[in-house]
Amino acid sequence: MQNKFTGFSSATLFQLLRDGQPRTKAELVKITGLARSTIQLRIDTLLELDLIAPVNDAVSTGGRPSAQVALNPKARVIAAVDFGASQASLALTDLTGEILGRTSSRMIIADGPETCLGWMVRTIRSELAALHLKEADLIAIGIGLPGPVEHSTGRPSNPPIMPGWDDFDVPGFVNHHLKATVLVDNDVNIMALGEQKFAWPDIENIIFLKASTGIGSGIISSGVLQRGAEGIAGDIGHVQIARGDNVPCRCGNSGCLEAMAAGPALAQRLSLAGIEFNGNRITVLSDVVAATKAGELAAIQAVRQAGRDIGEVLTTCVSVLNPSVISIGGSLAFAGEHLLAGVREVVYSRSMPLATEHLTIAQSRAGLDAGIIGASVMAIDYALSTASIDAMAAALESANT
Amino acid sequence: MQNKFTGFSSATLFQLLRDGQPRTKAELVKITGLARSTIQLRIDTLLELDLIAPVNDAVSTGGRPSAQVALNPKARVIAAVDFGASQASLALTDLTGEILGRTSSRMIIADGPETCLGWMVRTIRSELAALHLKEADLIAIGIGLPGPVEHSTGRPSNPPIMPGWDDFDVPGFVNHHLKATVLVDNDVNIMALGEQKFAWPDIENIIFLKASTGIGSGIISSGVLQRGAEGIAGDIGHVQIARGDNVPCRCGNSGCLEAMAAGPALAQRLSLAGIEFNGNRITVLSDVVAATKAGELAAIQAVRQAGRDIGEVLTTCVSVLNPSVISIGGSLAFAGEHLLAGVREVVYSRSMPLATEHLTIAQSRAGLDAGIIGASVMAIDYALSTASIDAMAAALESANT
DNA sequence: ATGTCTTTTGTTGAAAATCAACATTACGTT
DNA sequence: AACGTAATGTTGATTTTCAACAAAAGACAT
Repeated sequence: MQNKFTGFSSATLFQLLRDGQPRTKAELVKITGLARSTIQLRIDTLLELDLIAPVNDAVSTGGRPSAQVALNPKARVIAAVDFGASQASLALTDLTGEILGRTSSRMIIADGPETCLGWMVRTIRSELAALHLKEADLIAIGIGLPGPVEHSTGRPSNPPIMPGWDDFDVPGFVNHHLKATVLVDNDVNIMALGEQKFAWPDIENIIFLKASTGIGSGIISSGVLQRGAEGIAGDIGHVQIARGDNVPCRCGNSGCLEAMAAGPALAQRLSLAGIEFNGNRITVLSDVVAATKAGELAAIQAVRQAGRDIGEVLTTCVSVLNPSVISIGGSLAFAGEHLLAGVREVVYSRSMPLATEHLTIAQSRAGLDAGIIGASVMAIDYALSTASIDAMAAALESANT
Repeated sequence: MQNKFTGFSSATLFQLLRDGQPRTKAELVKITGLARSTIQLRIDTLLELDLIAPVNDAVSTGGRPSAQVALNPKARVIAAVDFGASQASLALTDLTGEILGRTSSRMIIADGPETCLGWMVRTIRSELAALHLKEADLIAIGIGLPGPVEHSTGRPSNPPIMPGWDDFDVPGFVNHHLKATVLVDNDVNIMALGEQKFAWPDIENIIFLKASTGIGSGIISSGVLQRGAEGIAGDIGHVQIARGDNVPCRCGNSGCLEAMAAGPALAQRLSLAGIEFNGNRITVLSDVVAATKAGELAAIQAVRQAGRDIGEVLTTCVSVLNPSVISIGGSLAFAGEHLLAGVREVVYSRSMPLATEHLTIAQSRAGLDAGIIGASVMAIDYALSTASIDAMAAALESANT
């Protein structure tokens, strides 16, 4: 039986290899302080679990070249799913987050959990089959949903746009069909995770803002995704802004950021002003984006003003959280650099110099894949955690007896 | 030599006893899963370090009553120091944070670090002597300073009101005289720690706001004090508020919260309006507080409005961080409940219901001691950390050889 | 007071985990 | 092909941890 209690189980050693970098045994000995023979034992376990694999030998430093081991990204498969209001994306990834296969589908979240999750289960199965993978290889499923989620239980809590989902036991339902661990979170939180992992791996304090039909943010502070007491941290769409005054919002209040700067508000304002694009009136967000990209002045001005409005709220966030990066995604962010320009204009002029000196404000680099990548990150994070790997090692142990 | 690598060192066991609760060996066996003999070995080490002590036996459950051990609060001494702009408080505490002795002194922070820290060292020495304690018993010193501090190095960074302190190596200077570990942080951060520990021990998401000469906040999210990228998280005094418009602030911007709602602003406004109290004009914060407590209407209105202004910023914080508690301290908070009333009025009416449903907004319960308590908490937290105790155990080990 | 029951405690040998030393192998260099 | 260097495989020693047993200490009933 392998050491039950020493903090230094195979799982602990594995954490050193999670970055994917190949390491020689000598290196591991130096890092851990354990004897080489002990390291060998741990490595044997991890090799048997297929979690690590030998890679080509390192170059000789004068004598016999040392063998190297590294994370085996193909050891298990992860499913990453990003549900939007009317669209869903699904990908299978390896343990580095590399996408092995993907699908998107029109999917109305309001059709309810059985419908949406049923599609998800079927699609995961067919994607696995297409890649000639077994269901047993699937170790975890990360799911992003467009509403507040109690992450610890995987249940949505009072989601405004997801009728039928309130308090639905998502992991319970999914595990009825697939036995992988299920992790659920709000879609913006997941995008924040994805953006951080993909574009800013060494940054510990980052605000990710999504501006499209709604406006929301995901906050990573001290390297940890912040969910708050009720799991609704980062929900800045209904912060009131100065310019808002009497504009009513669907939340019942007035002057909310979302009522001023989100897609529908922009479309309505341009439409009321009689602005047209290609001879059609501007009615939905995609029209605004198209018009802006095409250089339509009124649309550009509207998007830039939305940037300023968002910047007003972000300025407070900068003072409160002191991040080093603000990353902005969502379709509005990709209608040229106009939204970003508005945000920068306000944040840099209104914040304290100490807070902005090292602050980067940038377009999301993960782009539309942020959600999928983040769902994958969240799932991988669990799958490769000490707890999960300890469990695998224990199972292997008892199987060997 | 005691196990070098097992996560389960004496230090790990000790973490279970940190709450001060007495535990029987049988309980520790059950919690840890280790054998009783192993537990005994760990306990022996901790007893030798004097960190735990036997307490009176538990009541019998039918057989021989079991002996119990518990944290020995008197094993070491902690120094906790809270520097304000013109005043400093110092306390010696035991390992539960109980205050053993305390002093306050008029102390101008602008006199520079040598002067202030020199006083601190002398005072710690005399307080130790008064309690008949040895300098070797002092294990850690927690210091709060009225400005931004890079916590990891203990150096102030660009503090506006602490000339001569910028980038000064506080731990280095102190260690020249006392060899205890020195931990430094911003005073509001420390008050947040103190308030959390003292009044809300089980709450993981809390915002502490201090309103007096300046306005600042300390943020504890996911149970961790958030310092941000540059150590200036929570610095909300210079967030602009809607009502601010053209009121200039000492920071160079205009409309800052501090320029509208902090002590000097209130005093000046009342003074300009010709308000008097006891025949004297209102010139400083303490006059405002006194007038408010005495029921002077104009002062009450001003304080309540300050509460609304602060509430405006806190509303955004609530959406961003989703805390379960907002605790408000600083002398303005104790001029009756008027400041609090203003804050509540705005936060509860403007925030989303989901965020305020379980939100408590309360006066600081640690009161003026929050800083001292927090400095003590920070120092204890280090002193009783696994790393620190492992080091003590290792030292004991080599001494025994 | 005495004896029995229950539970904790002290002790000791066994088992497991880890280390340290030695011989062996593989590669680069001359 | 011989030599030096560094990694690897193997084995016995050492340390750490466990598990079992006997002894001790109180509670309770007689």
